Amino acid sequence: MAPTNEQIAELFENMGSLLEMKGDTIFKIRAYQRAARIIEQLSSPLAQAVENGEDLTKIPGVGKAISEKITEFIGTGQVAAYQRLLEELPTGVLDLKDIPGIGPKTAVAIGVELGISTVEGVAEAAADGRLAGLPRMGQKAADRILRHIEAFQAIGSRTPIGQALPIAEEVIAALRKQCPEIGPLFPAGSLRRWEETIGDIDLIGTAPDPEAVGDALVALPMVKDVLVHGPKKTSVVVESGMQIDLRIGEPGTFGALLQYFTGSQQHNIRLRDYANRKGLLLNEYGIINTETGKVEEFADEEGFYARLGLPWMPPELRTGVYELDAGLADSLPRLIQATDLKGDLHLHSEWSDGNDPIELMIEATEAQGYEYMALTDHSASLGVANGLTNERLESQISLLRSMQKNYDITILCGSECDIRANGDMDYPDEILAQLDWVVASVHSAMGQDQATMTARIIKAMEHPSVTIIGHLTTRLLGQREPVEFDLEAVLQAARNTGTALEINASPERLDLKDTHAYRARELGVPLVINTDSHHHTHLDKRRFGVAVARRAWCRPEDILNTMSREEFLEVIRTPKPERLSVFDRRRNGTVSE
DNA sequence: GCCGTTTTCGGCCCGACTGTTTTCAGTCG
Repeated sequence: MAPTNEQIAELFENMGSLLEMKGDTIFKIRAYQRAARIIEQLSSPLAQAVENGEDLTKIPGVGKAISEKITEFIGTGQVAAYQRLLEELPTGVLDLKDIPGIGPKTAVAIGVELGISTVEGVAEAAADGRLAGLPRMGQKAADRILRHIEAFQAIGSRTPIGQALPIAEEVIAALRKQCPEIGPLFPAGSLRRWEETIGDIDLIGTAPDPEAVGDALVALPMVKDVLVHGPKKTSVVVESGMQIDLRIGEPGTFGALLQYFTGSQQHNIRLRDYANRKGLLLNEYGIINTETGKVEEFADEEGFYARLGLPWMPPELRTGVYELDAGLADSLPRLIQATDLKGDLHLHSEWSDGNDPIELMIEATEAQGYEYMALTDHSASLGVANGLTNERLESQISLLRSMQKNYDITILCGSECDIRANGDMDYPDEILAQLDWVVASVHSAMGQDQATMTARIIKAMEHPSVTIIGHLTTRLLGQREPVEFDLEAVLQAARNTGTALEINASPERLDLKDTHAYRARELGVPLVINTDSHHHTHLDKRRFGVAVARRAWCRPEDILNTMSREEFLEVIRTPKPERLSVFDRRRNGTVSE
C-alpha cells in the first residue's frame, strides 16, 4: 500500500533528526523538519498527487530534493538516503531521542559510548551510574532523564485535549487563588490552538511580580516534580503526569508573550522570517526595529499582528502552512463559533446506552438555545448498548411525535443505525423511512480490509434514508486505531450521494479529524458538528467539535447545523442528492454575518 | 535543503534554563 502523508512526514522528521545527530548544517535539518510539519497537515494524499503527476514543489517547504524523495518513497517504499543515514548511526537512536531531556547529541553518545539502543537500557544506565559518566553529563542530568522516562512510560508522550484542558483549568484556578494579583492567565501553545493531543500545558499571563507566580506554582499541592524554576520560566509536573510550563511577563507586554507561546513553532518561524525582511525582530517581549534598536510593546495580539501589516489570526489556523499567505491576501475565513450552532443531531437517551430520560435530554438541549435536535438511540444489533428493536423504535417515534407539543425546540426522530459488515443497514427500509434523521455508523467488524470497508461505507451512503455517517473512522484517541478505508473515495461518495459527514465532538473521538474535515470542506461535503451525548451534561463538549471545524477552516455556512430551523428542515426534506443544492445555495451565497 | 514585492546567492527565529563548566553546549519550545 502506498505510504500515507503521516508516514511520509515521519520519514522526513526522522531524516531531520538523523542529520542533526550527524552534525549536519542546521538549515538543512530545519528544511526536513519544516517539510514534515507541512506534509502531515496536507488535506489530500501525496500518493495520489504523485500518481496524477502533480508538481510537488508547489507545496511550501518542498523543493527539488524533497520532492524526489517523496516520489522515491511512494514508488519503492523506501528512500536510499534515509537507509544510508540509518546505517551510519547506532541503531535505536531515533527511539532514544523521543525521551524528554535526550537530544540528538546525547542520543548518539549513549549509542556509541554505551552501546545502548533501547529506552529500558537508558533507564538502567541512568540508575547504575554509566549515564552520568558520559561527557557533559552528571548525576543530576542522569536523575532527570530517569524521571522523564518514568513519566513518559506512565502517561505516554501526548494527552488528549479532553483530559488536558480540565487540568489546565484546575491549575489556573489554583494559581489565581494563591496570587490574586495575577492579570490575564491563559493556556497557550497546542492547547490554545486546540490540537487533538497536548504534549505539555503552556500557561501564559502577566503579573506585577512575575517571579512570585513561579514560586507559587512550585508550591501548589498538586505539583509532584519541579523540572525548571528560573526567574522567567517555571516547569513542573502535576499529579496526573502532565507537564506545565509557566511564563509570566510584565503587564503591557502580554500581546507579544501570548503570540510567542501560542506558536506553532512553524507559524512563528515563518512570521519572524517575514518580519526580518521588513527589518523587524520578533521576540516574546515585543517587536524590535533592527536599525534603531527601538522596542515596541503590545498589550494584545491584535496590535502585534497589526504592526506587521497582518490581520489577527485565529490560533487554530497557526500551523505555519497557509495562514500567513491568506492573512497577507486578506482572505482568512470568518471561522465558525460555538454560538453559530443551532442544533445537536446525535443524542442518546436511557432507551439505549444513554444515562438520562428523553425529557431531560430535550430540556438540556433546549437550554443550549438550540432550535432543533435529533434523538438517535442505537439500533438493535448493538446489543451491548441496549439497541432498539424495530418495535421499540416505532414506539419511541410515536412517543416523540406526541411530546413535540410540549416544547419549542423541534424534535427530530432519529437513530444511530449500525452499518452491518456487508454495508446493509440495521433496520428495514420501511422503518428507516419513518425517521427524520439517520446517523449511520460502523460499530462492528472494524478489522475489515481497506477495499471491503470502503465499499461498506459507500453502500451505506447510497441508502436514500441515511442522512449522515457518524464518527467515520471509529478511532478512539490513544485507545483504538481508525478503521482502514480509502478516505478520498469516501469523501467523493459523500458529495455525490449528498450524505453529510459528522464531526463527532466527543473529545475521545474527534472524528472526523481536522485534516479530514478540511478535505471534506474543500469537496463541498455537508458537515455536522454533533456531541454524541450520552448524558445531559455532555452537550457542552461541542466546543471540541467546533475546534476541529475551525482547524479545518470551516465557516458557519460549511456546517449544516448552523442553519436556521427553516433552512435546515428544507434540506432534510429534500431527497438526496438534490438536497445539496439547498446546502450549496447558502454556502456559495453572500456570507451571512 | 529551501527560497525571493530590494536577493537565483546568501541568507535562514529566538530566547530561557540547566549542568557541567572556567565561557558554554545541549535541550526545549
